[in-house]
Amino acid sequence: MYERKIPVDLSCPLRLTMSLIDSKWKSCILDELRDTSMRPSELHKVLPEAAPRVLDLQLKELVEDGLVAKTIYPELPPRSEYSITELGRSLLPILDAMIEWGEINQDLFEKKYGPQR
Amino acid sequence: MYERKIPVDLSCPLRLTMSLIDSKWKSCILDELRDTSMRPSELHKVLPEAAPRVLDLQLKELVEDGLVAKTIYPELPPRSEYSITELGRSLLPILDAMIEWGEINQDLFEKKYGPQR
DNA sequence: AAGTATACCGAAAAATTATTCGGTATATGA
DNA sequence: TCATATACCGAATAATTTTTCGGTATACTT
Repeated sequence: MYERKIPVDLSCPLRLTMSLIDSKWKSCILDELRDTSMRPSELHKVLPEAAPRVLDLQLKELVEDGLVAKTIYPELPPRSEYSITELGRSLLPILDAMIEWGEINQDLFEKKYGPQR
Repeated sequence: MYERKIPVDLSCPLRLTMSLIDSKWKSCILDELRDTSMRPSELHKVLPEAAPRVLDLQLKELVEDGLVAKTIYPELPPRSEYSITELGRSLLPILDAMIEWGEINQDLFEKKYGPQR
């Protein structure tokens, strides 16, 4: 049985929030789910750089933490859909702020670390 | 010579922002430097869980990324101070939002993952 | 002279995270 | 029947991050 290795960090509010979203793909998953629920295969299509297994594991933790909800449709072939919860949605303003900051400063970091350097 | 293994993630604005702050201590360091510049030894005092070497490495990357500035005073014993830059300061609203979210939802996650469980 | 404190760094080890690979099960369509 | 597609999982590996340990150098205090 799967067991989370490292629990959510309860030591301070900042670390709590960070620990929920700071893995490589979680913030992207939440961002993709903001408008529509998705099946794992769809999520893989919009995040092709992430291996399906990675999405599996991170979705599982997002569900465990209550940021994402999973709905299983008893069809065949099996279908399941993942959607953002109200709790997850309450994180979106933070992601929005990060997206905005990234857009504003993208040029700066491309000049600094981009391919031409 | 030290070399950063993984560069800042330029693939999208969200990942760019995340990649600058998503290590275990960077967001805490920025938060501590919001009001006052600090010497490494002071930073270790306010973040005692972080080993000094860790602060070294993360400060180095924060400086490299332009979020923190280092000032060396040519005194003896040597003194250096780290302070937040304007660019780093522009991230503070994001950290504030994370802190606020963490405060609001702390109880929820303590009930879920806390020691009594 | 010895101990203390400062800042910093290299290397190795430990811990954690990400990825790959192969496998389960089910039903559809060719 | 065979290939395809779905979702999911275990295990091993790879990659990355964090931590520990020991060492450099300097000058002050005892």
